[in-house]
Order: sequence, then C-alpha cells, then structure tokens
Amino acid sequence: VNAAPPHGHVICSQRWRNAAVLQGLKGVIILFEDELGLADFHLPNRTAILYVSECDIIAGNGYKRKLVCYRNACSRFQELVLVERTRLTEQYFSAVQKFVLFDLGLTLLPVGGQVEASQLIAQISSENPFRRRTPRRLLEPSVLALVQHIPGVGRVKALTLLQHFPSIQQVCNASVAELEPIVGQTSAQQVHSFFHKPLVEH
DNA sequence: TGAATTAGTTA
DNA sequence: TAACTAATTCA
Repeated sequence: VNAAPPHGHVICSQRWRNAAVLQGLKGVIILFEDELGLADFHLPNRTAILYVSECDIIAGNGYKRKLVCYRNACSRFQELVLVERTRLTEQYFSAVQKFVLFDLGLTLLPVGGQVEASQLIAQISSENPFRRRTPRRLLEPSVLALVQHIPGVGRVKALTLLQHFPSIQQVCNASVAELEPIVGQTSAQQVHSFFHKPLVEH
C-alpha cells in the first residue's frame, strides 16, 4: 500500500487493533491494513510511523533490525519513529536515539506512552500537506498542551515557540541556537533536552 | 534589579 | 477555572 490515506483517515497496521493508541484518535477514521510493511501507521500527509515500544527496547537489539528495514523499505513516505521513553527504557534511550538519528537519519519523537502517541498522530495527520507553508495556521490544542509539558515552558513560551515552529517535528528538529532567541537560554536547553537527551536521575 | 514567566496550590 | 504565591529566568 503506497498510497497515502485520504484526509481525516489513518491507515493502521492490524496488530494495533484494540490498542490504547487508537482510543485517542477521535475524529479520525481508522483503516486497518494487513500489508503495511513495517510501518505501524500511514498518515494522510505521506508520513509513515514506526512505533518502538517499551517491550521492543527491553527485548534487546531486535528493534534495530526492524528500524533498518523500515528505513530502507517505504521511500515514498516521510519516515517518523516514535519511541516510548519511560522509566524502563530510560537507560536505553540514548542508544536508541543515536541509532535512529545518526545511523539512520530518521526523525525520532519520544513519547511517554500510547496516549501521548495518539495525540501526536492526531496532530501530524491533521497537517494538510498542501497548506503546510501557509504562514498562519490554526494552533492544535493538543500540540500546545504537549509543548507546555516541556519543563520551563509555560503558556507564553509555548505560544511563541509554536509561532516559530508550528509543528512538533519542527520544534524537535530545532537546535539550541535556534531555540535560544525565542525562549531564552535556559528553556532552549530544556526544550532540546526534552527531545534529544535521555532522562537523568536525581 | 525589576518585570515576566513558570509551576504548584487552593478554593 | 481563576487567583494567588514562591521560585526561576530574562533583559
């Protein structure tokens, strides 16, 4: 299946039937598909998502093989990798991140669990690819809420941040230097750490 | 340093 | 939700 789903739809691999991630996708029509390759979701704006769960990471290095295949398989979609970052995966997160970002060159977004993932999926699929460049875009409440969960980022900084980087992906890919003039030095570091550094104890 | 902002608490 | 407050951050 190499065609992107129509607007408002999400193609979902059969193995996610009855999963919690689908319950957060309200207002989205979910089409189940057997042959989605390695991807777990296909979104209308030609985004493919591979979900690396807590179990995948803890189970060993098998996920790497899956990621490599994923990287090499579906070329007509923009490949995105959602990685569960939890207490259990904390110690492995840095390694997963390096592998995904540096070795494979894919975009990685950390999520706390399936609920958070569903918010991201809803947000990403609501992005109309034909309107991506419009200067003023309605702010998705879910994105705003998510961004405000970053330490040091409240209402004001979340708003200004999303004016410069309208999507989560853009915020994620922003460097500290790009972030600094927008949210200040301290928060710039915190935002970057939120997406790029493993959780630190203490 | 003063203003602005965050984040937690309370009603 | 709104208002208040302590602590932090910014210019």
